[in-house]
Amino acid sequence: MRTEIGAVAMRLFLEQGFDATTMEQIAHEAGISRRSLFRYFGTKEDIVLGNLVEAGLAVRDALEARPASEPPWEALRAAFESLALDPEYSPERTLAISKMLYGTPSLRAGHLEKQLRWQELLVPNIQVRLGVATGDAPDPRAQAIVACALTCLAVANETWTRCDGEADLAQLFDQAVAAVRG
Amino acid sequence: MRTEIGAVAMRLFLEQGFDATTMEQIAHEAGISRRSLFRYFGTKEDIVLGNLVEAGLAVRDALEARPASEPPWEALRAAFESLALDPEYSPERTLAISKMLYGTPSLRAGHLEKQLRWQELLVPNIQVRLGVATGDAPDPRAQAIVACALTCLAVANETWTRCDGEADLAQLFDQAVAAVRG
DNA sequence: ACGCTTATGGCACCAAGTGTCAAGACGGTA
DNA sequence: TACCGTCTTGACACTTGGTGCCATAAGCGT
Repeated sequence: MRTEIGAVAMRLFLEQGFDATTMEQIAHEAGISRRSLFRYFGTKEDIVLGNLVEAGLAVRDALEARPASEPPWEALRAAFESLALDPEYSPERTLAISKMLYGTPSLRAGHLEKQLRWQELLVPNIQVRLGVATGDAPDPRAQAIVACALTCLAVANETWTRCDGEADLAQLFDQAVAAVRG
Repeated sequence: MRTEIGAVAMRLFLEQGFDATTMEQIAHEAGISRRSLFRYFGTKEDIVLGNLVEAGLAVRDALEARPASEPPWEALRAAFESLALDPEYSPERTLAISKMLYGTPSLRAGHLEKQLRWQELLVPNIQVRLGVATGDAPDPRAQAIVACALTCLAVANETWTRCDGEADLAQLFDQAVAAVRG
């Protein structure tokens, strides 16, 4: 049900833009009331960004599946790469969504926040790899590593989107990391 | 005038929280109409985040004042450090604002966006330092470096805020960079 | 058939923004 | 002083995202 509504909404978003699509229109198109739509998705942004938090969980799982002896950057790279294998999204669709994401201010902000949530998800594992006890106070070093890895991924993603998906995402990521750590 | 209104608004924000303060209340307290308030600040977030884009310009100027031969990371570090010398904000006030920033979702998002604008501001200079011609297509390597430096600054800032300003910000930044590039 | 829970819809409401228009304030000119 | 164009301000209406509240079903076990 949620999935179906989300599909309707995404179609409208891609057709006529995020801001130009009202919640009322989505509700009408999906055959439910506005109030019910807000029950399925608490926020308009949630419709677009909801799947991204699930993706974050997948990345975390992939990260935890890597051998504990693997250094942080390699493990993170491998975890990110597993994301690209997800057959859920076709490249064209991903590209269309990405363009909308970068072109809509409110979505861009939400997208950035997603990065923060991914960060919280991944830090504990990296903390272990650094040999730090997993206390309640997160280690700034682990946070810095995860945050910068995500930043490199974001830069790679933006470059990939800008050139209409012509380049190889993994390669762009490696270039970004090399520039930062070189 | 804008400054005065901003001061009134910031006082209310810090007293009773960002979300709990309505634009109407700010307008009333500042002795102007709600409509005029929206003319001074197009968005509620702008009241809080407006000064931050000015700070971005200051960082850019400080970066461009560094010798061209200085490597990117050192130049960025020095540029960031010049920000801490600004006597505009007392530590307590900065701490209070930071806590509000991290504690309010919508502000956190805007804060992240500020980082993107800083990135755009600083990339051209770093691009020059890397020996790349300043064309219209930004170099992904320069973007990655600037973005990660800003990310390290953000991590340092968050850690600094979390420990109530006890630690030294510059030192936290250096630790973050060391963890990432080490 | 009786209750219980849960999803749904309708309604009123709040607050952030935006467009529009009329009324003043200000400065230059005759 | 009187006149005129420009800019600022305020008032009003309106759209839209989001929330609280309550009535109404729909399902289900007894």
